[in-house]
Amino acid sequence: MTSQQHLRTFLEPFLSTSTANALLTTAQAKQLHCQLLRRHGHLPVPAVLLSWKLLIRSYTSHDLFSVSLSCFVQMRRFVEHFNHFVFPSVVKSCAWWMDVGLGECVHGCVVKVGLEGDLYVGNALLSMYSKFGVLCGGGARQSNNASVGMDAELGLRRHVAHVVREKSGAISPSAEEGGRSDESNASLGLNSYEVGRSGKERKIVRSIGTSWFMKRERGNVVGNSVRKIFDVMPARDLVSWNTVIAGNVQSGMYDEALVMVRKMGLENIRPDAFTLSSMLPMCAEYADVVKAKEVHGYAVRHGIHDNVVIGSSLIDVYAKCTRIQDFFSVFNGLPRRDGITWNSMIAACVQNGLSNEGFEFFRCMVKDNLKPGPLSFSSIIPACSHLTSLIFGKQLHGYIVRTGLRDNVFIASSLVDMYAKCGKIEIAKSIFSNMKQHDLVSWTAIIMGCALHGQALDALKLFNEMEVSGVRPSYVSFIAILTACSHSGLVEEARKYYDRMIQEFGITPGVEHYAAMADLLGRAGRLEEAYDFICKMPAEPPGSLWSALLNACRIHKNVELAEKVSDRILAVDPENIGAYIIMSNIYSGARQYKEAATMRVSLRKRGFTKKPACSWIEVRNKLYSFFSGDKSHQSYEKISKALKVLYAQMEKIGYKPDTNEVFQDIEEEQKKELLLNHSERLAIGFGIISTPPGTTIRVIKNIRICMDCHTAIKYMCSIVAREIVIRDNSRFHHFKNGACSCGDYW
DNA sequence: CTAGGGTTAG
Repeated sequence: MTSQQHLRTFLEPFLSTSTANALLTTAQAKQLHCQLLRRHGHLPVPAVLLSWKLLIRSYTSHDLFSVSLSCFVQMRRFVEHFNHFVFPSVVKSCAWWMDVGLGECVHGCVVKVGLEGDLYVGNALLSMYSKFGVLCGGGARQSNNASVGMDAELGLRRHVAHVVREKSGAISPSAEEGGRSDESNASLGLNSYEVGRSGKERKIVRSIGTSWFMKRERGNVVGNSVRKIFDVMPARDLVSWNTVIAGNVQSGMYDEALVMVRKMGLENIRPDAFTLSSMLPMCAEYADVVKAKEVHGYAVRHGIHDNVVIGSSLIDVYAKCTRIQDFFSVFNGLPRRDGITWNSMIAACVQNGLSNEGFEFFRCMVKDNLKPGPLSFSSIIPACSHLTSLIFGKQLHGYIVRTGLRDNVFIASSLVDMYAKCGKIEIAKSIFSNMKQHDLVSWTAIIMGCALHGQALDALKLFNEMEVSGVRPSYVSFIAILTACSHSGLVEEARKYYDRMIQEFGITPGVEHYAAMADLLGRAGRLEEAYDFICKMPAEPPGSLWSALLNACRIHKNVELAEKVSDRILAVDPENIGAYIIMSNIYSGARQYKEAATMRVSLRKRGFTKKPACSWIEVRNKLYSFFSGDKSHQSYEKISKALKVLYAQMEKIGYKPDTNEVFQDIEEEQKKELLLNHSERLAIGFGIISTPPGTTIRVIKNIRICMDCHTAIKYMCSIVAREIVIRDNSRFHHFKNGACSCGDYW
């Protein structure tokens, strides 16, 4: 038999078609692997070479990177000279393990065999060192000494541990073959694994390192390696360019990436789908619509706009640029969708406030027989927070626990936020404390949760713990802690944090920080101070900032300052409806009914009408909404009757309606009537008559609850012996035993 | 041998 025939006979069972680019299934590979080891000495060299190559490539393409690597090691025990086609796969496996030491060994081997000029091998090495660059700190490019200087032996041991884990998980060759697992392990040569025999290859890399690309000072190891390999490559193709560009993007070196794209054009190499899909995330990060449109246009002109990867990236960029129309049309134009496309779409909707659409896409994804992954969950849960839909949130939480995803930091953080926003601060806290690792976002989420629930002391404690644990507070963390102080009137604490933010952390305060401070000072009655504080803002303060102060003027009945403030609001934002309404209310509160009327008239002239306040409540998984004074509600009669009985009892124990906050020039009796029909009372009334005793009643109100309602609810809950949780647009109020968690701090 | 998506924001 000739060696060609021999080769055919041996490989026949494993290959259905041509041998050139074929890949084996995992099972086939395992079989071939065992036979190869058994009959190695009896096979002709070409058959052996082809088999090893086939095995290594197949293992790699099935993500069995460790098996692929140990295969390489085994091969080197038997074969002196080998085909260069094995290297790309081997290098890819090293990259996947982020094993720098191992990668260097293999690189040394490449050099020793004299294959460093090969295009494919070179591209694979480029890609590998790019990935290591991300490991070494990306843009900062700090050296990760543990990995860079890692001993080959250490890499080896770590590797073997990985192999064992990989084997016990995804694949089980012994089970598929019905063989014994011991033998299978032995046949895979796991116990005799060694790459850099006597460290020889490593030395080669080291010695060429100084002159070639291995400058390891200042941690520039990887950036330089990639650069150098690229520069000295005898031949470069589109893949080489794409790899380097992607590497730059992933390390946050956007300018370098753009320069490369331009250079590439100068060398007459046309960007393709891979190039574009590396460029789009840059546009996304800078929310640069102009550049995104440019790339999109290029894709259309070159007929690659319906590529799934480009499609997903385009959806993402347009989402980050709040171009809702654009990302919908990209999505609708895609001929094919994969898991990532759906995730991008879910995230795109949720990030742009389209929570219901987000849910719709989530459901479509499941209907499309795609399993939602960790990214799907961390994208959709914020939609529950936004809709305050505890029921959806709980369902998702259950699913997450069942799929074993609860330890994902992204998901856990979004769950913490969701439970806090849905009024379940205790659950939020317990999820938080059960997290194995806390990062900046999860700390911030729980601090914000405490802030929303008026638990300022817990917020302060957590902020301190965060600092102790070495997490550096960010812009957002300070918004959270200032909000916490603001909701509990901790003026001095807030000032302390505000100053620390600027001096210690070098964070420039933004509108949100000013707003929190202004709100705090205003509520504490230090109106002039708040006014001065806002005036100190370097840029022209936006209307929203003044609105907080205007609201404080209303609470503290300071007409004079209110006029000053509203003038400033209308100067920057003449369309600010809220300002007219609050002003009108402030005037009527001061019995200046003429001025109040003027305000309302100018509102009407502009064609604005006041939207009635709305509250909603979830009962038995259904959402009910109530408008103030809406007598047409299906249950209005029943609710009204129940509330009347309740009010009678409340008055007996001391409730007196306080009509001060009814800002209309009408009779006292009418004022009382209006108060009694506030939307949250209707909602609570509905909650009382439609849920069993002992149930907590949760109501969301879209505007701030007034003082009289606050007082009334305290009486209510003490009579019906229920817990009542209300969220108005800034915070949660927990009513229990006739008291409120906010301590009546306004 | 090269590519895309996620959490916190009074």
